[in-house]
Parts: sequence; structure tokens; C-alpha cells
Amino acid sequence: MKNYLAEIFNEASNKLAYLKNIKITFDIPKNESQGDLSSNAALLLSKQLKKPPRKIAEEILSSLVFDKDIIKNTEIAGPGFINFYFTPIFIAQIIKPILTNPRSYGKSVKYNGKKANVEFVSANPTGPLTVGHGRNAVVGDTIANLLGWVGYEVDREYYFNNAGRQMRILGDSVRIRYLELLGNKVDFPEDYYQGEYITEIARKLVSDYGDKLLEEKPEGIFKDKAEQEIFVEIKNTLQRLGIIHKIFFNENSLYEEGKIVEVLDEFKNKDLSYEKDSAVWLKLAQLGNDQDKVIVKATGEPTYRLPDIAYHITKFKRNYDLMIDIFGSDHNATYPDVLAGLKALSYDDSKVKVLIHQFVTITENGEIVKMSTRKANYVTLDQLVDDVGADVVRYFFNMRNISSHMNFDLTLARKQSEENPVFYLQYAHARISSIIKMVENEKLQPSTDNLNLLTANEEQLLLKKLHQFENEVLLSAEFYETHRICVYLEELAAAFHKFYTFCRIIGSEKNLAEARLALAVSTRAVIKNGLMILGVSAPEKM
RNA sequence: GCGCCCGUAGCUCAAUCGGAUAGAGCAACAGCCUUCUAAGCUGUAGGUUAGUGGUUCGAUUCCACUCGGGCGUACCA
Repeated sequence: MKNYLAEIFNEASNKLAYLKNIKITFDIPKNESQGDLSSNAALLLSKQLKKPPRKIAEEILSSLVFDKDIIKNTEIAGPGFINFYFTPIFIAQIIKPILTNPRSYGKSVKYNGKKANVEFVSANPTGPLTVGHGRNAVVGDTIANLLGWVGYEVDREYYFNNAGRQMRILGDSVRIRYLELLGNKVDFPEDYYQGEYITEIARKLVSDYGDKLLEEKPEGIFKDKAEQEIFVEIKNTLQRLGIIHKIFFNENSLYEEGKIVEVLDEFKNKDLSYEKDSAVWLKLAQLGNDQDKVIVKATGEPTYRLPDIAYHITKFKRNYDLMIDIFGSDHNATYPDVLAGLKALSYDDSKVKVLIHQFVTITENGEIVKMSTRKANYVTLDQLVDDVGADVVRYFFNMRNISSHMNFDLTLARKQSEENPVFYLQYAHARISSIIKMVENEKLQPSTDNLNLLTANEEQLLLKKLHQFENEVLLSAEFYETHRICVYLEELAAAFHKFYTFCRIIGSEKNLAEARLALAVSTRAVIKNGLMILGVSAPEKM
């Protein structure tokens, strides 16, 4: 529909040159009585042409040449909107491409040939994933799906660090639990990892090695065993949510391959760094940020900025056209430094999109559950999947704009999981599947021969909804917003449920029944594709 | 103090890069199953979009300030 309007406007712009001055867009009015699509061109032009918008709208309208079999009616309304009403038969044509290629309907080719990297989760292996990581994981994976749908070749990547202070504390936490298990009285420091999983790992070491590790250092087998066990857990949890990373990038490899030193030298050569108080500072103030920051501590150890910059350089060298980083809001102060550093080294930082999601507040029985990996009082992502299922977890994290703080009421999620919107969508899918099974006995085939019969209000609303899918996928991908798909699917499912209630298939006259069946089959395809993007299953039965 | 994010119906959230009468779900109330799945549908009720000013044909959206909440503001990641 939009494409057709864009065409006729384009032709009209040969006659009305001023149409070229603005970006012509078509909106779907909120109110049905304002047409199927609407243009605000006249309002936008009013100022520069110094004419009343309704007058301009008349001019535009009279120079538009269109097919009466496609556009049924036009009007000028309100302050100067031009509203277009399409013919029912044109609207019904949408199901032809859906039926021809159900699995790929909604995909587009705009970004064909481009490579994208989505880096997400990236939790260091110090403990199980929490609910907070869940949002990051689900949104990251879904954005990767979306990019794939609009043509990108996408790599999913997980960046981690298995060295440094936190990992040493992890190893030492295991070591102390190990000593405890063997009957030694040792103080367990408060800032160590308190979780039960630490003891579990220590227990495995006891059963594998007995008391042979009493003299081992924390950085040795204790740390290694912990890392290995925890990573197995993390990957397992992600897999339950259908998430598989292609690349696991170890920060340590940057040191081993000399990348850190390379970047450090480059900064020095470009006179972007200096020494002060026996630390190395990056001239970030000069690069437009607030203040200079340390990149190598007085101890000789780099701060996170240096490896992060080196890491992104490897992504540039791997020829990605788009690099997405997904972080929680606790990282919101760190990325400007990294981007500035990249820019200073002549990398195109506009290819890096940093998506910051706000925190998830968990409430249980009306009380806020505080999350901390160190302390034991967190809710793991695994437990959440146990409670409400992978589909609900994925849908729930996807259904909200990442810039919004979100509240996760565990009590509610458990108790009311049957009333979750995800079931509403899945139910629509299951209902259609059921019909399709049932019509086998009725000798009905989906058919596009009599689409002109689909004139009922419920049919037309459903058809128009189907029209929007491809554009909705494109917008969601370009805005990196997964919740749009959820909103769309809920509207689509609602349109279907209404159609289902008022427009029967079995029992209707054959031509009508087969046209409706074609509509139902198309709807199922779109729901399924939408759910696939979200990573939610589409059951045949419920 | 400063930076980023948020404040919309009782609750959880939408609102098409500034559009027309701000919409859903849950909760509440009133209806609809001898016919394709009632996990559904129909209807009612619910709002000074935190507040004040500004920008303009038009503001939930943009700007300024105020109030309230979250996250940061490291030679931790």
C-alpha cells in the first residue's frame, strides 16, 4: 500500500516540484475513519509555501493519478491531511505473496551483503547468569534475529575475561570452601563469592582430588575448575533460551597476541597519551569527553578501556559493517571512552551501536529482590526458566522498550503465566492450526481465486495488519527495538481472534470458505514468523 | 554536584524519527459457548501524559527549569 502511494506521489512531483522539498511519508491513522493511510505533506509544506495546508492538499490531490481499482476514495481532512482508502480487493491481494513464500514473508533485502556482529551477555564466568543478564541475552539474540531478517549476515559474540582480580577472588572463594569441606576452619571474607555454587565446585574438587590440593594457589586449579564449571552452566542456561553464540572472545588473547601493546603504541605515536603519577593517561578531554582517563595503572596493568578498544579494533578488522554492543545501564559511563578512543585511531565509530538496557527490578511477594552475584540472594536466569518457561522469559524481556526500567514480578509471573500475552499469540497460532487440520475432512483448500469475497470488516482489518509486517520488521531492526514485534503480534492476534469469532470457515459457502482459509493460513504464517524472530515457539496445539 | 535513562488508566506497559478523539493487557463491572479450541469475543468504567514555562498550524514526543525514581560518575569490569 505504501509503495503504491510512494509511486503516485513520485509521479506527481514532476508536476508539483515542491513535493521534492520534503520527505513524503505515509502514516496509518489511529482512527479507522481517517483512511487506511494518510499523508501530512500539505501540513509540512504550508510554511515554506505560505499557503493554507488544505489548499495545498487540494493541489496535491488533483495532481495525483491513481487507479480506481486500487484506491477507492480520498479525502482532505482535519487541518490538511490527505487520507487514502484502498479497495478491499487490493487489500486482499496481500495474502498471495504470503502463501507463495510463507517462511520468508517479512524478510527484506535492504541490508543484503552486509555483515553484523552482535556482542551480548558477555558476563565473566564468576557465577550463574542472573535475571538481569536474561534481559541482555534475550534482547541481544532477538536483535541478531531481526538483523538477519533484513539481510545482514550476523555473528553472535560473547566477550569474556578469565583473568584479573575478580577471577582471582573467585578461585580463592573456591579454595576456602574446599578447605572448609576438608575440616579446616578458615574465615570466609565478606566480599568473596557467597553463592552455594562455589561450595558445589569445591565439593567436586574434593571428590576428584581428595586433600591433594591443600597447597594449591587460588589462581591455579581452583580458578580453572570454577571457570570451566560456570561456563558450562552459562552456556546451558543460554541454550535453554535458544541462544548460541558463534564466537567466544577471550580478552586474554588480546594480551597474548600483542594487541594491547599495539594500541598503546598507537596512542603514544599519535600523542594521545601521556604519563602522570606513573600511570598512562588517554587524552580524552582533547577528544571531546569530560576528562582524561587512565589506560594503564601505576601497577602496569591496563584498565578495561585499553582492552576494550583493542577488542573493538579486532571487530573492525573482521570487516563488520555494523557492530552492536549490548550493555546494562551500569556500563553507561564506559562506552563513550571506548568510542572516542576508536575514533581517535581513525576507525568509523558510527558503525558501533551501543545499546544500553535499563535494569530489571525483581519483586517477589511485593518485595524487591536485590541482585548481586557475590551474595547469595539473587534469582538465577535458570530458576526463572524453570518457573515460567523459556517462551515466557523470552517474550517478557522482548516486550518492553529497553530504555524502560522493567519490573519483573516473580509471584505474578508464576501465578499468572497462563494469562501472559505470549499465550494469547500462541493460542491464535494453535487455533489456526486446528482449523487447518479440521478442514482436511471438509475438502477445502486455501484459495486466492475469490479474494474479492473478503469484504467483512474483520477480514479487512486482519488483511491490513498482515500488510504491515514487513515494514514492522524493518523498523524494529533499524531502531533495534524488539518490543515493536510484540506490539505488532498482539495486534495481529487480536485481529485474528475477532475474525475467528465473526467469520466462520467451516460451514460457509465454498468460495468464501476457501478465501477465508487462505487468510487464516497467511495469518498463521505471519504469527509464526514473528514468534520465530522473538525466539518463541509456535505450538500447533494448546 | 555532573552524565545517561525513566515518570502515561488502580497495576504492567504502548503510542508509527511532531500528527487528527493518548491505546492495549491485567484487575473491576455487565454480557456471549447444542456449530472451526471460551487460553477467545462484545460492552462499561478508568487520564490535567509528574509539574511549570517555551518552540508551532499541532507536543506524550522537541527545549529549559522544578519534583520524584534507577544507573553511573575508579589507577573495578
